[in-house]
Amino acid sequence: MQQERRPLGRPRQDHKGKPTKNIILDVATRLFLEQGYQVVSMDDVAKKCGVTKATVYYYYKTKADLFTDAMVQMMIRIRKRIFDILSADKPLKERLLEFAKAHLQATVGIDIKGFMKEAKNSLSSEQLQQMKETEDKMYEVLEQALINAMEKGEIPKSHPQLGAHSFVALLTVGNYKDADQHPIFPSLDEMAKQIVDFYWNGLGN
Amino acid sequence: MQQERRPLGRPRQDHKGKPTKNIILDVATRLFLEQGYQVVSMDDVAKKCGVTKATVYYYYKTKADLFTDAMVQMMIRIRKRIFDILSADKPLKERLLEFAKAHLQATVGIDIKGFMKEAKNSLSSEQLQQMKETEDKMYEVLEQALINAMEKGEIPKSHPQLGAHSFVALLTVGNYKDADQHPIFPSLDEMAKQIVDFYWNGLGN
Amino acid sequence: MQQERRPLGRPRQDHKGKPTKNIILDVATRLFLEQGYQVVSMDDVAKKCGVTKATVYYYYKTKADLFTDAMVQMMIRIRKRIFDILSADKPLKERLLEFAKAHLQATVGIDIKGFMKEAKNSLSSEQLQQMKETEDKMYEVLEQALINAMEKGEIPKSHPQLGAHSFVALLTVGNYKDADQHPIFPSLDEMAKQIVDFYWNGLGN
Amino acid sequence: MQQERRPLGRPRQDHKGKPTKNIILDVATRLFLEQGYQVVSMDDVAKKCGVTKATVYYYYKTKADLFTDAMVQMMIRIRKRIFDILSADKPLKERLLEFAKAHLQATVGIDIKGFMKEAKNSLSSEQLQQMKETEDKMYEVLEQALINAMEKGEIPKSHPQLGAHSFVALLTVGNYKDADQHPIFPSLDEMAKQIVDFYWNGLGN
DNA sequence: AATGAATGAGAATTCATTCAT
DNA sequence: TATGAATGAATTCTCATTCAT
Repeated sequence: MQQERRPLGRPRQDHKGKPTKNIILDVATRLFLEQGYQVVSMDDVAKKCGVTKATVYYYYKTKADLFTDAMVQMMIRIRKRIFDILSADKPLKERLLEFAKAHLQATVGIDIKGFMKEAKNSLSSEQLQQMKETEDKMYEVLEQALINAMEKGEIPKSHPQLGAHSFVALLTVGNYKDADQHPIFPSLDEMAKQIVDFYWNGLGN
Repeated sequence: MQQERRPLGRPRQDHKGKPTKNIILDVATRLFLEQGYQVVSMDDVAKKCGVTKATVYYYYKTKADLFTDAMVQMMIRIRKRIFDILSADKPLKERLLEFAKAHLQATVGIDIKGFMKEAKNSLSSEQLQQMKETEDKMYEVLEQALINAMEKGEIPKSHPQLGAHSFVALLTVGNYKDADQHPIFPSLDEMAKQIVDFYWNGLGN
Repeated sequence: MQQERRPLGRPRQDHKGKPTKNIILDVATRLFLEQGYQVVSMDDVAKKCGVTKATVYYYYKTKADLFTDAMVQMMIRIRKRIFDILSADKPLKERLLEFAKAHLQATVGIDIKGFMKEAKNSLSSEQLQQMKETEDKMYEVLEQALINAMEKGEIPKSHPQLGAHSFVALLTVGNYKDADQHPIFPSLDEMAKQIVDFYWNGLGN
Repeated sequence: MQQERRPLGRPRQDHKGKPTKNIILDVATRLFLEQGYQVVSMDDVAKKCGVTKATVYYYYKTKADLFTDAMVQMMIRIRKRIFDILSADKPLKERLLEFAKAHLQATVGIDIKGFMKEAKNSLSSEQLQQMKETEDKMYEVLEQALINAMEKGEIPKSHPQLGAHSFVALLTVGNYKDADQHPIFPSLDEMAKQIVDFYWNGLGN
């Protein structure tokens, strides 16, 4: 009697029947974020997905396409997350604090600039444009929240775009570690609080 | 009277008799900053220097060595520049404004983080450590200026490391351009002024 | 009636439909034996196979891998050949003579020692170990034949490992050519006979 | 008052005022024997000598020249040593035993064959010829000793060239180590005795 | 939908060799 | 006598990409 063949060893991550294209995109996103555009090879992506390179190419015509899609989708997700946090019915400062905490937790900074510089020569101008636009939309969510707060008189009127970018820039400080791997503040919560306080002053409150 | 001998044809990029090693380091620094570690090949560096790859290897055993040296020397130069600006006998806010203007002009952000991530896998831990330490020393100059200002009562006492990193982080905002290539403020001076104002508030003044 | 499609131009070296991997292994074996590990480049192998370097790397991750596989497979083949010759139902001396003739004909000495020394620094210890083990197994076949002969009283009892290695060592004499390219004996058969006679005496017969 | 400048650190190996050319030859010989022709670079030689590559080239026009000279000088030295041992006024078997012991001790086998194969493509035919001739002369010393012994009736008359080469070939067995690094006989003396006994039988005694 | 095989274009690195000083 | 600087040619290895199946 024929036994069911059972594959030996640890079965490769199942990904729960997610469509292959999604698996590839997710894996690629993670790898690109962790290691950068140039360092990650299509083969790396393929292997981590348990498929072959050719399969990756079946879904994405070029590495640049895969990268662009990965970054854009990621920014869209982040934008949603920001939007949700900032939509809550709470004082702005509290919402900003939550935003800060959420982002300091994410391993990934929203350091699009860096990624763009690295990939600049490899991406088509359409792709760069597309990424830029998605990035802008991300900032717009924060800008809008600031505008609303200004209108409600919650904060003094000032340049909302500057405000949005400043906030995100300040968040990067939270990821800093010195040569001995010590961050500026020992706990994430403390870090978030300090940054938001600083920012809040900066806004002129 | 014997004229100065002048070589015929396009003079081999003269670099004014600078020693080859320096030329290589300078060219490499520029290329790495513009394009990133992975993208720049040793051949690129060599060609821009008007020498062969082998010559580059004569002076630098590996690409990682060249990169590390380039980054370290650059950070040392920046540190000197910062030090000079901050040593002037003027109110802190004015010195910060000058600092801001100087750095917004430089093509180069002090975006070491990005470079380190990209090169992480290629550099030895000693090299990473060396870069980290040089980076730290850069920030220390700014920290010290803040500490002095706090002691003189020029600004409220607060966390100087946070202050230093925040300032540099805010400067990156000045390089932002949106999808249509518009910066946040049209002129560099305006940008610098706004950032410093924001920062000054953030410090609690 | 439609003819079999026949490709135009010089047919790509056909090698009788042998799988590419085998072609590469065979060609590599020959080249390594003829010229040594260091001298043979992956490009040499590729060209002789009518494929590109990248194809060679598709099948063998490194040159050391290719070399190890080539040597191991070769030793396995030799071992089989020795085994077949020594398994015949004839007096030992006759079998040894056949063995000797067979091996003097082969361009290849079983000079693993030399190969290992040359490649020592390039191979991983696992690879060296693997080669060593395969070499040992080769000698074991000869050893076993000697042991059997001792048990049957065909030759005096003595140290079989010494006997095995001595025989192979003596065979190398057959490849010697002096400065004028003269071998020690003009004919291969004579050479084999003399070596085996010498050896036979050495065994104490 | 000006102090004598004294170099810092460990003074580079002094080589006792031996002329530079000799130092280079000695170092080169050792390196080539240990690692093979291809693997040893002119820079390796230079560094081990404490001079620059250019200095090595000052004394030896090419690597092939250096190699040839190194090998030839070495073979001449070995030949002298063999000659001395074999000239003693003792029974041949004792002299052979001494020879065997001496050569099993030397790290270096007289494995000229291997070296020649490796360097074949790099040496000029004159160089190959020169090495071949020196090698032949080495064997002639042993041959002559066998001829003398035959004439004195110490051993049966047989083919002295075969005898000479067989002896040297058998000596290589002494360097064999199996996969577990065990030699065939634990002690060098035992090994030498067994080989000479075997050989002595082989000669027909 | 997925893949195995193949490749062209580079990339980093090495090295024998030359030459002006 | 010795060297520092420079190079051309090779070498190992990588990778995005293609294509027939």
